[in-house]
Amino acid sequence: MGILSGFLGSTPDECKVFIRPVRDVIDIVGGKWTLPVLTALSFKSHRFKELQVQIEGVTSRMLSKALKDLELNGLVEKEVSLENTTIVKYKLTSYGESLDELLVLMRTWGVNHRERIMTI
Amino acid sequence: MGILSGFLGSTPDECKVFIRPVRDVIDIVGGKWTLPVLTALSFKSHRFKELQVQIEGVTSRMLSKALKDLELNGLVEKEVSLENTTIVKYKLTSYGESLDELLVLMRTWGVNHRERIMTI
DNA sequence: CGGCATCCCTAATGATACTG
DNA sequence: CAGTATCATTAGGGATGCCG
Repeated sequence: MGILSGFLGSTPDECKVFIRPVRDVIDIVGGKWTLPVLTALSFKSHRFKELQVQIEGVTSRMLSKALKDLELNGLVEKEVSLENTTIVKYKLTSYGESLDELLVLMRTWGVNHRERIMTI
Repeated sequence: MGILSGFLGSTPDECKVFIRPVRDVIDIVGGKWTLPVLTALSFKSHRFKELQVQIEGVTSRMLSKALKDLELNGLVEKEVSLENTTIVKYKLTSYGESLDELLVLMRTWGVNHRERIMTI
């Protein structure tokens, strides 16, 4: 048994199977603009332009890509106004909210790690 | 308050502060070979060559880099034999084991996500 | 054996301009 | 406003060879 007892199975071969879904998560939330978008949307729904203003440094190209990826993964949904189709709103889905627990744990570990690294 | 209630603070400005440690985690475990190395070492300590054999496709350059990064972050430690300095062993530190809970949660979310994506 | 140095390639990101 | 298209740049990673 591996030392990462929860993570590891009983054989090295199984490791690959365990790694894959973890990679998936990294691929989903690891993009440069993914977390800024998610946190902005968790605060409240936003229009494209609003997001671009709020997320410092993002270009329309990258914002568009990030939103599209998040939408494909079901974490964010797009809502086009029926009266005025130039008004588009992005919102976090309830599924997107399910990332919360994970992000909190990542953050906790990260905060602790920063302290640790600084003091060494 | 944001919808990611645990993750978000009360203002958008605070988001950046919350994001940074999460990014740290992604930067640490998000490298292409990081997880393979960690899981291999969680199984048991390994010599450089052993790791290279066990981790399919990794070059000595990339393995070296991954190990160095993990060592810098205190997750892995290197042990050079006193009698024979050509014998080097890498092992997971107890701090490295602290990643377990996080990796398990990531994996759980990732497994669920795969199922979800496939069935849609 | 345990790496490092060098060169090369691709994917990711950025800058800028443009459009329905 | 909400993007797309095109071009330029950069970072991550791979191939190969060499060294103590």
